[in-house]
Amino acid sequence: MAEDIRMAEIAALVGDPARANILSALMGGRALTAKELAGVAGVSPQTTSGHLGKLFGANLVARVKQGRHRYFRIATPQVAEMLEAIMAVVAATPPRYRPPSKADDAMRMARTCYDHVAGMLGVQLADRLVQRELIILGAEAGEVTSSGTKFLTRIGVDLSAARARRRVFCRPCVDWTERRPHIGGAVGAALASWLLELKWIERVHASRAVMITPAGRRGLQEIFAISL
Amino acid sequence: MAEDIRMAEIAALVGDPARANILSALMGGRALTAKELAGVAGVSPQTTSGHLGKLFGANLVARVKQGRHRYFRIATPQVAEMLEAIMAVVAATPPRYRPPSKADDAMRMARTCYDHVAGMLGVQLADRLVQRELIILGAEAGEVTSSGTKFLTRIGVDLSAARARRRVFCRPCVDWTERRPHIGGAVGAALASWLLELKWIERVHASRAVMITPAGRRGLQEIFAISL
DNA sequence: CTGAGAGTACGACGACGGCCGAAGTATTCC
DNA sequence: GGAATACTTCGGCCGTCGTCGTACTCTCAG
Repeated sequence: MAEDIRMAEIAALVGDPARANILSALMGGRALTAKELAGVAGVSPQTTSGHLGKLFGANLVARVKQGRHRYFRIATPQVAEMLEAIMAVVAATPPRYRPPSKADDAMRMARTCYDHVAGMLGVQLADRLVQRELIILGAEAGEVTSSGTKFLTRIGVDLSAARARRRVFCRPCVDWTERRPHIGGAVGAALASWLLELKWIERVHASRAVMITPAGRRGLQEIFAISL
Repeated sequence: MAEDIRMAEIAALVGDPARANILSALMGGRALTAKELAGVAGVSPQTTSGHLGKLFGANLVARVKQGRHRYFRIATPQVAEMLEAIMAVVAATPPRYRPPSKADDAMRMARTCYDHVAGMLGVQLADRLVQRELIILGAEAGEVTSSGTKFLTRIGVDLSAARARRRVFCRPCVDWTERRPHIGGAVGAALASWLLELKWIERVHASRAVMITPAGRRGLQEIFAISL
């Protein structure tokens, strides 16, 4: 009973367009300043400050002071998963109508989803790994196979964070543009940081979108036969 | 961009206390009438009708007409997972203060979480299955072992819905009272319907709580060495 | 056919909350 | 030290939305 009210409080925080924009931008995975967030939210810095205060008060975002800047980020993986789950519901309902835009195209191509890669890139990556039986991906869970562990370790993906009880599980995350699963959780995070380290993908300003570098195109084509 | 607004719309629907109560009650897994829902929401039937209309319009709940009653239920598993994810965030933040009540105690003991069992019962069940290595449960995914498949099949749990690609994966779901994982997804659903079929648990009026029957206590003690 | 109960549509009231302008604090650059 | 930038706080305005009373439709029981 009492918990229901708290559920409403949390949901109401996400339920404001300005705050939803802020949280969505923070789902890029990086910490952003209050001013940058004001830009993406489309409201004044004062209003943004108020919103961020509320989100911080509810432990939805974390705050780190650095000089005269204040960086905000998603507080916990649970919060990220909650936002993913909401987006999954949004994706399941008919898409109504969407005028295509340049920024949206970039997002559709490749973007970060908190700590892993989504968009066409994320979905294709998952497809290839499943095709080669390096990963088994079910509707509600997944697992890296033993040959998958070998393969990923060989190309330099660090699975140590995902390793628990010998098996490496991973979480499927439904993509809201492609409507198909991609690889989330610890394995997804390992893959994403691997791609970033190799500079095969690069983050784009204050957006969730990531750009695939020329080296990335070559490398992805070579290793995974992915062409975007 | 445009998707963020839709995220806000969905979240805002959950963000009203009355609607949150309604959705929480429907998370019991059964379909309930508008009047019953008015009761749990604590608002008049007119107001409830308005809320249900909005929830139905956004495809969060489904509606089935039966005589002069109209039964409502959670529309899709995705919606259930979204609500679970929100509850998980709620559970992660400090519990503030909670005066214990009789109804809450029953909920804490055992309740349904859409299609699977949560509460102390759910958590203990998961613990025992993990202990005996019938199920491996990671932080973000799980799997029924081969001996687990044999065992569950033998005692009569129907895993056919969960079977895909030879492996039976399952989804951990964090319990908001116990703050520990229990078994969700298709495997959790199979376990719950097994318990209901045996009449080891029984649903309670218009609540998420379930009662453990005397036969249930005996059976759970015998098979899983669970005593509640 | 009539009455009762379930559910819905409409309208008015009232409150909560988002919004910005103005002003106040903190930090860095020159 | 002074100016500029980043961020926050305060106060008032205004729109949105939840709320219920009234009135309507629909289904079933007798």
